[in-house]
Amino acid sequence: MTVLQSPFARKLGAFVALSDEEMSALDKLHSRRKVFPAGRDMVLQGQIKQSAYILASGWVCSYKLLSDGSRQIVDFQIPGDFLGLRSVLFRTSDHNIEPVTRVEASEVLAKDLLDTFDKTPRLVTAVLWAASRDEAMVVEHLVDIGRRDAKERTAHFLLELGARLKLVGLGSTLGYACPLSQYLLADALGLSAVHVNRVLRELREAGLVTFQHGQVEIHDLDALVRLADFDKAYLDHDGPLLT
Amino acid sequence: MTVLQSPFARKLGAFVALSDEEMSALDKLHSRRKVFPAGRDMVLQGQIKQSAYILASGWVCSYKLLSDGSRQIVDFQIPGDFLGLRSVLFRTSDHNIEPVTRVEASEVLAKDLLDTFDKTPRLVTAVLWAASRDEAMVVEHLVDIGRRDAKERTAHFLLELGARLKLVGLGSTLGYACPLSQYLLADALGLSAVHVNRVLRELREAGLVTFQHGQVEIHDLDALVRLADFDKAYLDHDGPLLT
DNA sequence: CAGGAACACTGATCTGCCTCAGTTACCGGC
DNA sequence: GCCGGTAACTGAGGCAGATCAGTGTTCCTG
Repeated sequence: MTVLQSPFARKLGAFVALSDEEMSALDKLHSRRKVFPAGRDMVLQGQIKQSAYILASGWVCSYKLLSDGSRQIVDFQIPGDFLGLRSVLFRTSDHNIEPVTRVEASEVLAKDLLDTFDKTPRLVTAVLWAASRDEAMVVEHLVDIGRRDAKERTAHFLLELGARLKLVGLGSTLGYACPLSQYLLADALGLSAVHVNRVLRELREAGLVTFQHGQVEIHDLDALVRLADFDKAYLDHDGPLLT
Repeated sequence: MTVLQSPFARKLGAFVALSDEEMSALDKLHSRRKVFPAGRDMVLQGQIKQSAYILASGWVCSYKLLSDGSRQIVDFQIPGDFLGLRSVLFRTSDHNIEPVTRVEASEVLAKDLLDTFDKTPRLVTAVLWAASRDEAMVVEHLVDIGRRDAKERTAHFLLELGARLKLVGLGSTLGYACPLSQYLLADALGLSAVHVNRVLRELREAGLVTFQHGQVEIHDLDALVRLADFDKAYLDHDGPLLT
């Protein structure tokens, strides 16, 4: 019997060659399909007993709120991404999750996840790999914010998003649809919305990228990669490590 | 037979209750003890077929180098920490690892690690948990650099280090030994060394912390926690999740 | 014991980005 | 067809933190 693979299963399968049994265990996690409207948080910082989710469609962002009211967006998740793993592993969530658009996602109860880990241990290794890839992205954002100026940072961010979307078939080297406002971009890049606006204008006037009307168009990929010092190695890999 | 637990085993055991068998599998990973002098990198960005290491004594830092020569330190590792997991999982390392002091560590070959994962699958869950905790720290650094000013950021950093060291018995709420130079601090905090110096002076003059002669002394913990908006929840947890 | 390498520390100047305070454009609702 | 909300966009002014160019101290080494 051939199973129609979810994007999530495809992603994990790229790292750990999965048996039919493991595949179907993965599919069972998809039984609780839910829909979330844009804007209303799915998970809140400090909440306990949270579920995890596998994103089927739409975009979400995970962010942290500071006591002074400002927020830092840690990352955006796109279809095929797993979110809220830490909320389950630590029993309480250390971040908020907000849908950027309308979102369809499969809820994965903590118990179901841990049971699945127990019964199909190779899946844990696969999830460990996925989590490490996520960590690599967070590290790259850290470098962005710590050592790249606003222009490089923005360029790097747009390139990373493009590369990720391309991997799940939602974009090409020419561009992609992007539902993020300049405010969201600002919160992710550690900049003010005003400055994001100016930087986007500069990038546009330099003929590198345009980001208008929910569409990112890459006009000079090479120059952009050079500006951002972008190396997509951390998103890719060379086929299954575990066979 | 009672096994003398390594700090690493103790850390994992706090999350997943480990059997004797799992414990001894963990101990086997400690067979290749190595010593590294301060300053010479243990792992280089882009290197393939790297080993992982379990830190027994000394401090190391993991950092990324940019093409313009500047660097961003992602995190420091202290005794009991596992390092280089991503280098193994992705076959090639995306960061450098430099010993800050003389370091004793157990080398864990990629093959041995994956074999151990295969034979004692519950250890994978434990490692997944440890990796998630590391990710939570990186996320906190991201927030530091993105949304906290230099003073808050420095305070937060010193508090986090203190909390981590306390967990492995290397410090108290009063202070701890810290072998980091102001240059290293600067590279970690996304600041210039000059500014780190000024910030440390301000914190000292405000009677909050002193960091002199390799010693951090916390004089007003409450005020420091308030300044930094520090919440140690992401470092802690409430006992084994898996029994 | 001179010479050099680290590291801590300082003052002066410059700048990237923030904040404030707007204007303009678009879209959906009544 | 106006009104309120949301997002893009702009100019002026201010400041946190960078950069530059040092000084002083300790410690190591030849």
